Amino acid sequence: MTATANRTPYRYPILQEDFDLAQTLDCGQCFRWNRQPDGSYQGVVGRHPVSILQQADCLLFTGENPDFLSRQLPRYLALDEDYPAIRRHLSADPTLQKAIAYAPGIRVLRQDGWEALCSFIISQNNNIKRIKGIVERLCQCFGEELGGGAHAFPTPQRLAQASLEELAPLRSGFRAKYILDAAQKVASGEVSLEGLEQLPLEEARARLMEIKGVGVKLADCALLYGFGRVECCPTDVWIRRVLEQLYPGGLPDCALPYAGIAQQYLFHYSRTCPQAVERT
DNA sequence: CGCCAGGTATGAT
DNA sequence: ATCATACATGGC
Repeated sequence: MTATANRTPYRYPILQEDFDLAQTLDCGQCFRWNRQPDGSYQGVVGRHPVSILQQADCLLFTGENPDFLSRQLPRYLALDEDYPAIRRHLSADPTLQKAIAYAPGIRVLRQDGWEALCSFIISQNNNIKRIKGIVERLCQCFGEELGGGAHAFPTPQRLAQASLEELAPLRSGFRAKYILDAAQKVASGEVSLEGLEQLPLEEARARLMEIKGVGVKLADCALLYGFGRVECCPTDVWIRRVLEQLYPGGLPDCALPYAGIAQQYLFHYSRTCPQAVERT
């Protein structure tokens, strides 16, 4: 029995026909969704345990709060963005066109800023499988109980009260001290996450990098996934390879306003189809 | 068992 | 500035 069992789903018609839930939730941008045997995805968005199932022409949202399902969840999934237009824009570049054609259903989610920051702190020098395990234990140990065994992502205030020893069960290794530093600085207001959406990119990035263990890449991940900065392009080893081999002069101009979205298509393409990105 | 993982801090050239 | 190395833990 789970928190999302035995409820009438909210039916959300898919207007952008190429939207793909699995591509979106399994392309390495989020760490709290679990695919069920029936193909649905269970996760927690904010304080809401939800289940999502994609059908031919609609998404079925299941959860306790109908208002959240109908108003907030579509926004989380970026279903209010005109992706067909963005993709047409990016497809002016032939390589991007190929990467997009490979998984056109990807959307860059609008995640919570603190959750994105904290999750990507955990991601450094780590693999996705283990990142998900650590995030899961983090929520179990410190997140608000939401019923049915689900937990919210822990608040910075809660984590700021924890000690390094209390984080030991997470087995997050050397990242534990970074998690604590982030929680303490955010909770105290020393690093404010308010208004990060509007700040010039360099300033927003510099603010996040005041946290120990947060460099350019992690700051950019937080900005893209947690603060809606789609022009921001996190550059990890995979994207660095793509840039070196395919875009030595940087991304083409058509990609710049949506560099972060272009990055997500290229990331997924280069990881799941590496030979396509190798030098010929 | 050894190599590697959506990097960063640190100390050495 | 640029470069090498350590870092915790476990997936494969």
